[in-house]
Amino acid sequence: MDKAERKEREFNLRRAEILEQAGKIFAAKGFHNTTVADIAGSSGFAVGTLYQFFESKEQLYTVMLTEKLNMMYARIRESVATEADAIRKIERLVASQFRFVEENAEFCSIFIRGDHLSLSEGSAALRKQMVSDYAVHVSFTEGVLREGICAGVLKEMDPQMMAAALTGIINSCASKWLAMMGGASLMSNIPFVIDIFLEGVRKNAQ
Amino acid sequence: MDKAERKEREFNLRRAEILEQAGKIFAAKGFHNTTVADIAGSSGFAVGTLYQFFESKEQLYTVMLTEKLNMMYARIRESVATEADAIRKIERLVASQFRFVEENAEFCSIFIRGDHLSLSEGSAALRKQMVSDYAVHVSFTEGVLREGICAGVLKEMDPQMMAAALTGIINSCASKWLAMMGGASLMSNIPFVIDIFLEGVRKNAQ
Amino acid sequence: MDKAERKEREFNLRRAEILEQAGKIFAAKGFHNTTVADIAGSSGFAVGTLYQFFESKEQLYTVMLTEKLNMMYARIRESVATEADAIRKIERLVASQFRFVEENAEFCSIFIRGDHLSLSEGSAALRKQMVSDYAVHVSFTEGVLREGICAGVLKEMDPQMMAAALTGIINSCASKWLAMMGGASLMSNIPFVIDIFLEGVRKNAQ
Amino acid sequence: MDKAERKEREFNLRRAEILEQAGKIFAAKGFHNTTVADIAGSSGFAVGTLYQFFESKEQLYTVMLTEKLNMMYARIRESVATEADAIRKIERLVASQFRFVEENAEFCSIFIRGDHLSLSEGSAALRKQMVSDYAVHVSFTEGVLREGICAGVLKEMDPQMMAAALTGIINSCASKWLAMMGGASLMSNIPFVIDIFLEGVRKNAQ
DNA sequence: GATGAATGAGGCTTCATTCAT
DNA sequence: TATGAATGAAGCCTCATTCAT
Repeated sequence: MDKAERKEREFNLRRAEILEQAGKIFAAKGFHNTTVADIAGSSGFAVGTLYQFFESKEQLYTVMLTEKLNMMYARIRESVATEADAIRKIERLVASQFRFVEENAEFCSIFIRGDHLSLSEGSAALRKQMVSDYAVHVSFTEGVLREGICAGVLKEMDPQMMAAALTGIINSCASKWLAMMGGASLMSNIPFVIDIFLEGVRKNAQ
Repeated sequence: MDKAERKEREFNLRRAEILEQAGKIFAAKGFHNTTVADIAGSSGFAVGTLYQFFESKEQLYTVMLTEKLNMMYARIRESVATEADAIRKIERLVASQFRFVEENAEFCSIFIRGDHLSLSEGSAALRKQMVSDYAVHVSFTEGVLREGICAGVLKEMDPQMMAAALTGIINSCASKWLAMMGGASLMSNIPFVIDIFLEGVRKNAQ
Repeated sequence: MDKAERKEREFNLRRAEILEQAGKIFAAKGFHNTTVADIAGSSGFAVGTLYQFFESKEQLYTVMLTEKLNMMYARIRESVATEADAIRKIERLVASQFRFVEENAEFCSIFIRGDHLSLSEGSAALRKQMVSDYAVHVSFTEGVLREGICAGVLKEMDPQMMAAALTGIINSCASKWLAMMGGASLMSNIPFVIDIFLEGVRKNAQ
Repeated sequence: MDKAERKEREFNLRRAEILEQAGKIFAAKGFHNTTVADIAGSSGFAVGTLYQFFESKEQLYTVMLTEKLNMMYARIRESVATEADAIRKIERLVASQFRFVEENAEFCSIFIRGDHLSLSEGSAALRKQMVSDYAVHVSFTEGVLREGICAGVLKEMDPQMMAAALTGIINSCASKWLAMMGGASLMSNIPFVIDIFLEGVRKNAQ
């Protein structure tokens, strides 16, 4: 019988709903200013019910963060993978990140607020996982840039440094957009980001 | 008599000592995981005494943040002001920011942990002040870049965007350095930052 | 049809299984540190199912206690009844109690831990039952001793006091054995208990 | 100045008051059915205040138990020490224990209820201390009996067994008295206890 | 002015019990 | 009838803030 299957689907739906609401509230108020009762209330469950899905407030927070981030990482990798040209890969990198930010503005504002990582010592394992996931993503970005160097279209610079610069520009634009939260689409900044990153801002002497 | 004067000097010394210690502890443990007793203990005062210098834990936190940041902003402006050449001004901007990070690594790690701004609604005024101070600093950066444009050495791009990119690169490098906290001096990255920002990473066709 | 009969037998088997497991867990962890889920888990039933056999956790606990104790009381009475001699009756009293302790060590350790009776006010009736059962048992012991007095083999003391002393010696030995849980059989202490109770510890002057 | 001294005296007074009240409530309702708020309320302090005197509810409980018990042990030892005759030492042992029970009836009923030892695993150290204190007391009792044997007034039996019997008789009488809580003084039972313990209950054949 | 003990609201978590399936 | 997910009351403990000394 597929009763178990339905059960599991139900379970995942509820879990997702909790994560969804938790994401919104954590983003709005920060980890410490959000109470478990807040999340229970807005996700339509009783407090005790949350503890059938997550071990603790911290675990709920970290799972929410980790799952969303991994979704973003996956999308970026996927988007970049379907492109062969090195320069276009960089464009895809920027574009997919910007798209994620636009589609998950609420969630992303957590990183502006930045209470990620101010967790207690208790959840060291969870934190390590996040740091490690991030490291993998950075490596991926470096890899893309390294390809560009090998292909002869990028300068022979330290790819770690290039990755840091690219990441910085992307994050800075995203933060700016999130802070203002109005006006033009973030995607419209892509050409600008690519242009600065590739060509710099100095006016070429004639 | 200058008794009042001595009093005030004493007062300011104590206050500074508290801010100093508070900065260290907040940086190490985050805002919410730091107790007022922690700060009292390590600054050598009684808990009650702190409340004669600061209205609340939040105010103490925000004042500490604001004063340090304004010190940084001031240094940057000062350093940039003594230079006439537009390109060199940008260098000074980067250099003075990097120097501040190196000299205040502990404090700056607050921004990686990022609990700045996860304050309660109560201290809206204090928060506004910080946001406003930051806006002034961004304007200043834009101003420097605008000068470069006017002087004809920078491309005629939106200075807001250029400022965002420059800020992003600087912050990203600083974060990377703070996260690793070892190896080469952050200052040694200046040429790289300037190079990427001005010239980009694309290899010039021969 | 005897369907109803089978039903009832089934019902009693399940009930007994639950009581059996509950006894083990309560003995091991105490009343308050044992959860209904613990008992459900180890008896192979769902939590909800337990509530078809017992009204509440407290009732389950008390029923378990009462049934076991009544079994013990019954065995003691039975064993004593088949003996005519007053002194031998006392021996049987001690022996059957010791045998029960040896055969139900886990259960009996509840009384060392002693959470019996730390029940809430809610179950006053259940508690009264236990106290009353115990009173009956004490009366029985007194009766045995009274017989000894009437038969002229025991001193003419208050049988209540004598019963208290005998009970105290028995319990103390049993507790000691349960606490150490190793070495010699508890039964091997019978002659000693009888000897002290009957003859005392003072050395007879020559 | 003796300000610190006064402070400490005050501290100890408050601490004692809390222990006093806690003893009453724990005795009346048991460990698990007593809330920290109960104790705070009846001792006239705020909940938080209790935590300046004791680390946790469990520690408060164990300290209360340990201090009272050690007081009892000390009194018994003291009372016995001032007597030379072996038989009289035993009398003193019984008498001082009975006196303590009479004077601390409320407290002692904890041991009838018996939630001592049903503490969580957390306070293993505290529990060990209690068990160890009890072992010392048992050794002391054995020692007294051993002296009697050496002096030739007690039979040459295993002193451990004799101690168990004596302890059992004492506890049983005390429990009986506590359970009824009325009527004659517990002390009036001393001659009886001594008589049974020394001479037994068998009627001497003429 | 300085102190630090007292306060008590509020947070996280547990678990006996219910009830829809 | 059996199930076990959902419930939410209640408990322990923390800590920013106050105030009597």
